Formats: sequence, structure tokens, C-alpha cells
Amino acid sequence: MITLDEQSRIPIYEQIINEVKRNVLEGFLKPKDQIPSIRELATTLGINPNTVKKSYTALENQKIIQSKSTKGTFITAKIDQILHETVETCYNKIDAEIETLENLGISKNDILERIKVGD
Amino acid sequence: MITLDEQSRIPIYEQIINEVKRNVLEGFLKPKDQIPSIRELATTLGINPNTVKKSYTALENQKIIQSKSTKGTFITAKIDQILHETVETCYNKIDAEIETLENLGISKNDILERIKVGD
DNA sequence: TATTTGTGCTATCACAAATAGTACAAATTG
DNA sequence: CAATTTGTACTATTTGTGATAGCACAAATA
Repeated sequence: MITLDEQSRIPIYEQIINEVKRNVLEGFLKPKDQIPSIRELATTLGINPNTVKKSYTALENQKIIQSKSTKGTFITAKIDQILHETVETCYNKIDAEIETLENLGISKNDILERIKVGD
Repeated sequence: MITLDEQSRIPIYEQIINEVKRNVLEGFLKPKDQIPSIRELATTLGINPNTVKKSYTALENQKIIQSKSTKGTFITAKIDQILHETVETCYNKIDAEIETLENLGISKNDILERIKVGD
């Protein structure tokens, strides 16, 4: 299931890219699975087909999907392929925030304690 | 010192806002300190004065600076005023990334271990 | 034959960011 | 006094990106 966040600063076409990756990661999509056609997804999301096409082209360049003329578009990436980069990106963002907090004078122990208890 | 990241998706006027706050947080700027005039900062950064003005107006609305006609612009906020919101924002971002990682099947313990050793 | 698929292309719109330029009043400086 | 610098205010324009609109084509399918 692909959903969009209208408020986000992230453009729609990038959100679609992220959503497809998320669906693979969560096991909703597996290799050889067919994803919605450009026109169908555009209709579902209430957006223009060209916007979906832009996402699909990018995903194809990243070897995550493969489009076959007159057939449809299919998943090629395995979970592992996407997992690593996603996890790394997450940790990088966390590290950056921690660095900011440390620069504000907060000790790493305090930060870890606060993170441990959660929100 | 105010610097910009050309590549960032964050607009220049927002980057300036963040930079002023950062300088206060790091102790480079204190209450009553004068910050560069609109025209001067614009020249330094190689941008349009109107862009700087937009940032200063926003900062003034947030009670972080105060502009005095013909005098200049001055810091009013104390560190504490900005600290709380900044820290909260950081933790919120971290929490969001952790949630993503947990959704990918990584245990909180694993995440904390990875964070503990750092980058 | 009609439909659906991906693909490709051009043109256009919409919006926000940023720029350009001008002008004014008030204070400072020389 | 004259020149400069300050913030302020305003309009118009440019720019870049995202998104839309619309058309057309070839190939496979039903």
C-alpha cells in the first residue's frame, strides 16, 4: 500500500520511491511481484501519471523494479539489497542528531538514557 | 559565523534562522550582541538582502532578535529559551529513526549498542 | 478490434524561493 | 550640513522544481 503525505517537504515522486522500498522491506512486495501500473497508481493516488513515471524511472535506475513494455512493472530487489542502505541512512541521521545534542553540552550517557526510555 | 549549505533542501532563509539560533546555543552570540546588518550579511553570503530580511523578521517574531531602526539588529534570546525546543526536536528525530529501525526488525538493544559505539 | 502496458515528448501551470530595484525615515558619522 | 548606514516597506520579476495536461506510439493482451 502506497500512501502520500501531502504536508511533507519531500516531493511526491520521492515519497513514492520511499514507499515502494518500504513495501519491499516490510515484505509486502517480493521479487517478481507486480506493482500497480503507472496509470493505475496515478489514479489511486489522485496524481498525474507523469509523476508516477518519474518515480518508476528512478526506481528502475536503482535496480529495484523493472518495467516491461506492455507487461507491467515488477519488483527485482530483494530485501537485503535495500535493507543495508536504509539502515545505514537511519543510523547516520541518528548520529548527526546525537552530535548536535553533544555540541549542546548533553552527555552521551544522558542521551542514551533518554533514548532508552523512549518517547 | 553564519554559513549556508547550497545543496540543502532547506531554503536559505530557514538556514539563516537555524544558524543564528545555533550561534546563540554555542555561546557565540549573547543577549545585546549585535548581529550583521541585513545588507552586510547579504553581501557576506552573496545573497539578496530581501532573503536576509525574511529571516530576521521570522527571528524577531520568535523573540530571538530585535531590530532597531537605524541602530541595527540585536540578540534578545537567552540560550535556555532556544535550548529546550532544539533538544526536543533532536530527540523527536532520533525517536522517529529508531521507530523506523524497529519496524525493520532491529531490536532496541541492538540499536542502542550500535549508537553507543558511535560512528 | 479494443484495451492496457510502458515509453517518450512538449507545453503549461503552480508555487515558493530568491532576486532586483526603489524609496523612505531616522540615526550616525565626518 | 552632507553623506552614509540602519531597518522597513513595497512591487515586479526571475528562477527552479514539482506537478499537470495532453498527445502519440509500439507491443502485448483479451
